[in-house]
Amino acid sequence: MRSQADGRKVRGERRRTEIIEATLRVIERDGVAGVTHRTVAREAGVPTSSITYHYATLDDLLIATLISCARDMATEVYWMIDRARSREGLRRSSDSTMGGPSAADEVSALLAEALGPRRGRTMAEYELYLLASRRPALRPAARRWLDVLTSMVRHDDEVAFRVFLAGIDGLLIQGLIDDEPPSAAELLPAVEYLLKPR
Amino acid sequence: MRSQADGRKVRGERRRTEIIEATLRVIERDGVAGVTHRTVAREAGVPTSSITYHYATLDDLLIATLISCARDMATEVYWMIDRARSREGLRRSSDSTMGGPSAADEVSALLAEALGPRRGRTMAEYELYLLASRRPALRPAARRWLDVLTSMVRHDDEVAFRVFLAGIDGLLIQGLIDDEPPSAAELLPAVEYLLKPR
DNA sequence: AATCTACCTGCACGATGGTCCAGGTTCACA
DNA sequence: TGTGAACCTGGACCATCGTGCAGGTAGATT
Repeated sequence: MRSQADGRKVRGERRRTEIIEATLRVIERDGVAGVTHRTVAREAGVPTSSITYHYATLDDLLIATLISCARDMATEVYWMIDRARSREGLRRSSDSTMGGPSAADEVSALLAEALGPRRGRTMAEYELYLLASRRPALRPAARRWLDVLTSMVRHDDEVAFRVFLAGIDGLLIQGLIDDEPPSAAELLPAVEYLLKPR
Repeated sequence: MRSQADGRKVRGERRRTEIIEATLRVIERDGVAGVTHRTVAREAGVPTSSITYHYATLDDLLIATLISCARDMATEVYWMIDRARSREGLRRSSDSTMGGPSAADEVSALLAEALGPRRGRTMAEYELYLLASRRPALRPAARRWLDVLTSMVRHDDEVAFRVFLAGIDGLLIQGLIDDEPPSAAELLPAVEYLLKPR
């Protein structure tokens, strides 16, 4: 009855997600330019025509990848903000200098990680993001993670939060063209300045 | 004698710059993915093999385009900063509210222009910029305009200026995925917040 | 005039790309 | 067990790509 149909569907979905994950790996390694039916198929270990079967066109595949990627990004940044906030709250309540990492420390560490070990992933995300600016079909997916983030801040903070996110974006993009990824310590001053209240 | 040889060389250089300009137009229209020997040749109105003759490989062509583009960007942002500064100086010296656009107005207008009429150009710049993060050969060219800009600020401003540039980058990139390019008025609050001194 | 050299181009080759489709397999259901 | 629909795949078609090269041209040199 249901279990069979679900098993069928689950298996179909599983292959789809495998393809998506393979696509993301290809983008991380070779960029969006390296995404072809054949490279993705080889990466996923599935026949070439399986890609065209599940995703009619390459654009569909990229859209699906971007959506999946956006979800990951949103949840990730969500937790980053959450942690930064609780630290900030702690810091304010206990007034002055105390042990433990500050919000700026936390954010700097995450940026350093995004530019170091997770560099490929960061590049992939911005490539997809930029691709969205060229193809309207991708824009809703690209906007989603921004919307998710902005929807969870108080309204009187909206501008400050938007500038904060813009600053993060800028620091990441500028960090991507460094030969050596910047350390958290090098990023700290900029992040501190960015977080400093007006 | 010299004049003849120079005339020859000038003509050669002229064709080269024509190819570069055509490449930039192609990137503005179709993105880096649309750059092929043939598309660029058609855009420039030259035979296909002329591209391979002047630029051994496509990478060389992209590098040359990025260098040319970086020079334009640097000079452009230079004047933006220059104007913003003089406005700021004027504003500080005459203390409070007065007629004329503020620095934030000026910057917002430029951002709105970059996201509106010059949208294609802005996309092209960021695509090249992101491409540089993947190909080390392009990085020096991509870093140049950042270096030019950071070299012309006083040292005690360095962090603030870097954050300012990062914020600009972020606002531009986020603005690129809007269906309707944001107006200067919409951008103004964020720019004002970004410019607000700590 | 003869020659040389740098400059340029048409053309074709091999590789790779997206896309399509006829046919095979699996599985719920009658 | 038969049947139909959903699922999947090997293989081929045609377009386009990067690249190399034989050959052509125009100005410089002798």
